[in-house]
Order: sequence, then C-alpha cells, then structure tokens
Amino acid sequence: MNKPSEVLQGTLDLMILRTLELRPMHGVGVAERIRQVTNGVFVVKAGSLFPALHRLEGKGWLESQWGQTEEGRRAKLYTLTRAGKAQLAAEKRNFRRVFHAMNQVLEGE
Amino acid sequence: MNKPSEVLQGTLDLMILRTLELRPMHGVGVAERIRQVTNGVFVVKAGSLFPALHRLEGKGWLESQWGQTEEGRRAKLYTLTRAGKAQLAAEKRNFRRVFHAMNQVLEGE
DNA sequence: AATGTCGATATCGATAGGCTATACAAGAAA
DNA sequence: TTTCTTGTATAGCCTATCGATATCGACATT
Repeated sequence: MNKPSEVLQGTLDLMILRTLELRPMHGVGVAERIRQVTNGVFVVKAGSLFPALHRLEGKGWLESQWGQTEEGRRAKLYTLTRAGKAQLAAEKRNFRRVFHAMNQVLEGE
Repeated sequence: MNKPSEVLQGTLDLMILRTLELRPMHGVGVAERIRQVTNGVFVVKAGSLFPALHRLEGKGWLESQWGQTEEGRRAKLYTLTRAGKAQLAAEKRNFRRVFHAMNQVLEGE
C-alpha cells in the first residue's frame, strides 16, 4: 500500500479475503480490484500482496492452484476456504466494532 | 493498545490529538478518556502512550509543562498547539477518506 | 529516619506488518 | 535471439505497538 498505511494497517488481510469472497482470482487481479473500487486510495504493491497471500494461505483461509488469467496467462488462482469465510465474517465484525469506537473518540463530547 | 492494533494501527496519534482538542490533559488522563469513550475497545498502554506523546511534541503538535492532576498529583500537562489543530484536521479528513475506501471494498458489488 | 506504596512518566527489546527494491519465470512480440 | 510484459516471489529495512521494567516524587506508616 502507499501512504494510507500510516492511518490504517492490518486491514490488508480483510480486503483480500473480502475480494476473494466475490470469486476466485489471481494475486494481481485482487490488487487491481482493490485499487479500482477504492479509486486509487489503496494501491497494494506486490511486496505487500504476495506475503499477505502466503500468510493467509498458511493459516488455511485461502487455497491456491495454478491456472490462468482471463487473458490466458499463467497465474495462481486463490480461493476462499470455508475457514476463510468464517475468518472474513469475524474480521468484518471486528472492523465495525473498532470503527465505531474510533468514531466515539472523533465525535464524542 | 491491546489486540485491536491488529485491525487499526497508526490511529493512536489521531486519538491523542483529538482528545487534547477538548482540553489540556496529562498523559494518563488521555489514555483513560480514550478507554472510557470507547468502552474499553482501545486500551492505550503506557509503552505506547508516552512514546506517542513525545513523538507528537517533537513534531510541534503538542506542548507540555509540569503541573498537577485534578487530584493534586504531579503530572505533565499536554496542550494542542495551533499546528496540532491543523494536523488533527488533516488526519480526520484522511481517516474518513480511508474509511470510505474501506467500505467500498467491504460493501461493493 | 526508614520503608512502603501509589500515581505518573519514561525507556528498552521484541515483534509484526508493510514498503522498496530486486529477481525470476514464461509467453508474446520484434 | 533478444526484448518486453505479466505475474509471482523474496530479502532487507522501517516504524508503530506491546510487554516488561525502571524511575521519580508525594504521602503514609512504622
């Protein structure tokens, strides 16, 4: 990611899980989609992306297999596992909880 | 902070600046207020708090002077500077921007 | 005086996640 | 063959936070 990591860290996993919930995708595809839907606010660089994918796979939240992109290029396709869906739900809940708390600080009194 | 740092990092500065916007306070008081208004979601530990206060003071966003707490105990009182107010406004804007982008990822499609 | 303890401030080492830079493989294009 | 592009991968660094620990002053107890 670019600078916004100064403001929001640890949300990369959540964004990746959520993106792969929509459909299986290859690594670069995940990063592209995140950049598009956030209008460039989040730009996930390869050096952040692949370590994160491996981390998530290591925890059993993703599965991968070699396949190809829509353009027919060789690529590794990542799929959200059942455990990954549960993790996604948990992280979503936690994100909302944390954001609500943050808003209490910003708007309170 | 306790575990939620896994979800939201880099927002400690913002929370401190915002808390000191309300009124000058001593370090422990800042941490206490954050814990209260977030119902314990954010618990800022001393090992995070004081380095952050020094960091913010070093950047000219806070000023400090020795005084005492409401209970009459010796303490260092922190005050938001003019530059600190500008920084707070900027970080607030950025937080909302980042949160909005995050929501696009979570809710989109 | 000596000791204890409480509130508050402070720092150190470890950890973790993200970033930059770089590298490598494979197919397309020249 | 060489070059370019796409996609994957990793090594090294940086920085914020945490847990643990230390210090300091005021006050109480002995």
